Amino acid sequence: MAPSALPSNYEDLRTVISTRHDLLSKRLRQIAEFALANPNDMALETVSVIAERANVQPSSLIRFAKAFGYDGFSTMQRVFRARLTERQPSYRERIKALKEQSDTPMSAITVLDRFTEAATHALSHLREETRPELLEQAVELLANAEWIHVIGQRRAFPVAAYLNYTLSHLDRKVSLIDSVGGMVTEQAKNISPNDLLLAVSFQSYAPDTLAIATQARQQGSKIIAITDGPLSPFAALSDVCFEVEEAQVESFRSLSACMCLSLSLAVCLGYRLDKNTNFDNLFA
Amino acid sequence: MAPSALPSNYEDLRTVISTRHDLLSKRLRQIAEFALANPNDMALETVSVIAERANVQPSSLIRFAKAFGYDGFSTMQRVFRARLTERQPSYRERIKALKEQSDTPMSAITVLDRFTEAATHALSHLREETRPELLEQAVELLANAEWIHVIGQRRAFPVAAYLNYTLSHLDRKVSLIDSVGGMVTEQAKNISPNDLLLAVSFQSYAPDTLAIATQARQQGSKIIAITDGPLSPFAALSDVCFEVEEAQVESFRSLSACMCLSLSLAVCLGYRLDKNTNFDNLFA
DNA sequence: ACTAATTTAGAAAAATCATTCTATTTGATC
DNA sequence: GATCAAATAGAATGATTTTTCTAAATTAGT
Repeated sequence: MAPSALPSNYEDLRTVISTRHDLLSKRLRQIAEFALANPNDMALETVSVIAERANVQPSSLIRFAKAFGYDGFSTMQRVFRARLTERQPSYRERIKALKEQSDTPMSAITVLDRFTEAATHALSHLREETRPELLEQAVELLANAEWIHVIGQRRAFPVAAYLNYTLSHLDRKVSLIDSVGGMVTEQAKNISPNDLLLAVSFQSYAPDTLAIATQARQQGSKIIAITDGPLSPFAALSDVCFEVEEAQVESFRSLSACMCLSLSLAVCLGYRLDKNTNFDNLFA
Repeated sequence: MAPSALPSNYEDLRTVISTRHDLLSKRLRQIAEFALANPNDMALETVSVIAERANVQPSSLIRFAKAFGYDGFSTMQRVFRARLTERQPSYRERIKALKEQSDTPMSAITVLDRFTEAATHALSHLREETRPELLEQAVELLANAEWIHVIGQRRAFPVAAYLNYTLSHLDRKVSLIDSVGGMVTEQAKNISPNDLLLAVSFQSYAPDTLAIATQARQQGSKIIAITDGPLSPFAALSDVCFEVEEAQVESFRSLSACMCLSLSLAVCLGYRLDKNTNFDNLFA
């Protein structure tokens, strides 16, 4: 009765359920239909809740699971649960794995291997986790700002410089607060309430950047932040906050994902400002 | 103590947790960090499993939930569970949906999708095409140089700035030729025959960078170039030349691969200089 | 350095939940 | 329509899980 190999991922389970659907008894067929139609319920609800929603007895659900070879409902439920998490293949764990194989001596090419791999993960994480609305809100703020001020210090500076570069190719007024000559405070004075501050900052959050953002917030300027997590002080300070989990091997963090996000932002803004723009000559 | 309205969706909960993070007691803060980093675990595992993974007592999790106004852990867990079902369709589904409505020119998220995809290709290209000897030669030159001068202009500047940042964390003498105050020529005069020039340049090769590289070559300084192809004038000028095929969508070129290479170079150099170095405090 | 207040750990209790079991129903076969 | 096998319902059970509670530990204030 039980199938040879019991399905351990959702796709397989789906197939098996569909295939055997016609051969099932009335009540089990009813459950099969419910399961395929409501995989979320199957994953998250308790036996009695699912039973109620599917109009069956709780015990039928156990019979259902056993009919497919599982030793109980909970075992089958794992498959439904895995479906909910497997679409983002646990970025954190893969990075952790990278860290753990660090006892092997590092040849030059190994280092490059590790970093390209880590960066690839960071990129796919960026792609999966960035909410479209966030991007659109950011683009809207960028489009409406009278003047855009970009700041980023230390490790964040290359990102800020890049944003400054790309944005200045669109017809927005942009200035980079680069603190040349120790003029941070003076440069920050130029930020007016109708302006936008584009702040890039990572742990351990440069005090200047934080101070300027705080000041900008107080006087009512808009703020877009590119930072490294929900616990960043910029998460609370900003109107739109991009949390970029950057590639990391041991204690070295890359900037690949940030650069990618920055370029994307600029290009989106380009489209937003003029949908017919021919960009061929920009970013030359 | 309890907040007025208790968050009923994940985004709100996240915000509340971030905001109150600093005010929480040690153990609760620990849980807050775990929760934000592992929302999947929070959604699907039992109290005791989560407690184990987060290295806290089960009862602490209940205290945590109550601290945020919920009447028990299960109530809070619902919020984490809801996140899994309200999730946006996965990346693949998103793209499929977008391709079908091909009249929509470029939505924000499509742009990001394209660029992350392109950057991923660029990274794997970088890994596959970079010859190990090239990296090792570069590291050797970097290790032996008396002084390292980094130059990059316009689009290449962020890469140069990043190299300057990472290299200056190792005990090498580095300076960035940033042409502040139009002092390019003056800054370039500091390059002596025992020094190394690390030049970053892409089409259409900034004249200043090219001029300085030429001059450096003539006086016998070593040159490492990061550039964009065999046809680059830097290919012939340099001792070691990295040809990075950068991610490109339409006419927009990213810098993800360059940033990755730069970091790798710096880390390799770190290992080369001192194989026992503890890097934990570098690149903070 | 001492006291009071808060926080935490861990075991014990309460609640919930999955599963089993048996009486009953359904449906097929002769 | 009688008989048997299979399927089902629903209560009872047993296991797991959440929550409570108290003693110990930590922290802050005087």
